[in-house]
Amino acid sequence: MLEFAVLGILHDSPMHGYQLRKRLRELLGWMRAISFGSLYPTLRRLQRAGLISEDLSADTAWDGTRGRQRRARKVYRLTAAGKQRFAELAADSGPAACDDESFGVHLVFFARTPASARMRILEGRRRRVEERREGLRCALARPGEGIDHYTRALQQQGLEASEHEVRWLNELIAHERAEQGFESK
Amino acid sequence: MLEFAVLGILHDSPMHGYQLRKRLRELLGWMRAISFGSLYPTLRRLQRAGLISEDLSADTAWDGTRGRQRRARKVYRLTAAGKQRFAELAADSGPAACDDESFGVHLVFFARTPASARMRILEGRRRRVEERREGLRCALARPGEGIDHYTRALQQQGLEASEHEVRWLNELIAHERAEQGFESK
DNA sequence: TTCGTCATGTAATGGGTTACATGATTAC
DNA sequence: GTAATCATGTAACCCATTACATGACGAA
Repeated sequence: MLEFAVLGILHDSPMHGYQLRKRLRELLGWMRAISFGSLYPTLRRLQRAGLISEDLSADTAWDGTRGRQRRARKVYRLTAAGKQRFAELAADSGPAACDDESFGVHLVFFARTPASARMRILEGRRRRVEERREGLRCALARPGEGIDHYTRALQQQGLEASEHEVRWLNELIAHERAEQGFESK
Repeated sequence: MLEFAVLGILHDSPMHGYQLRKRLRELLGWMRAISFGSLYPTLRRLQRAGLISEDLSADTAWDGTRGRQRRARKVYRLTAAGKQRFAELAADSGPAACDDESFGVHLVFFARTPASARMRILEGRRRRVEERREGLRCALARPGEGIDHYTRALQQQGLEASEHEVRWLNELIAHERAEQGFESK
């Protein structure tokens, strides 16, 4: 998850750790802010795996106006292997990709995801949410013993949220199809 | 989290592990199904901590009709210390209690949570969701570079979900207040 | 001079997962 | 007889967190 997000962000442009984290919260910060304690080890791991390269920033090491030295920053950039790995992860439309969090990350990088994979992911996510929706409909239909009104309220809210998300996904899917149709003309 | 959920369920009635897991998914399964690999170690831990007691089921060890022996099941029940611990956890309205998952678990056990704590938790959750909502409104207001239409769609969906949840929380809070007013008459 | 933010990292811990191992009971 | 479900557990692992440690730079 973090690996995928990091590769996705570096796909756009090289960046150093601190900057990366800011971009991370800008893009998916409202889902979760990630901590340095997991970011830096991840960067090191990716570097060791040859997916990103690390070099001390040359361009910003010196402040041109005053010739003062800034703290050296490590700038990470995607390698060819990293691009390939990103492509693999982005195209993965398995069950794991349909989790709340994971789906969000995938969607953020849709611009760099092939159209066919986008479709599979959207449909996989829709199926997932539909299942949750059906489960909740079922639970609400038969009252079941030991389910108090608070729990029912929570289930009701979950049901409405699911219904809303399915509608949203339907729109996205329709939009995708329209674009694909347009492109293949 | 698991600890809290287990204590909450055993608060109602003693149960063995397998049964506990079913109840767990019945109550909050649509958020996440927990695995035995984490349930059993948790039960052991709680037992060692003196929060639950474990005894081999006497009532079901023998099938009365045929005198056949079932596999011995360990039935867990809440101890006095366990009840106290549950009360502590249930009354905790700190930031951790306002997370998506944690809030759901708290709500499910609201029937065994004092009214004042219920109020604090609901308001804490509302504030949390309002913050997310404001963050998203802000993000959507200023387009920001490098935010494509997929990301924006996700943010828009997040915003609508937040707005919906705030309305839902407002209803719950109003309902709580009405009940409290009624009771104190 | 002190506070906030930039910047990078380590260590200990937590809270879960999957996969594996075992075996009885029930329904077809 | 064979598959599903009941029932309990262990071991290896994963991915993240918090707390800690360090230090430079800019602004008040």
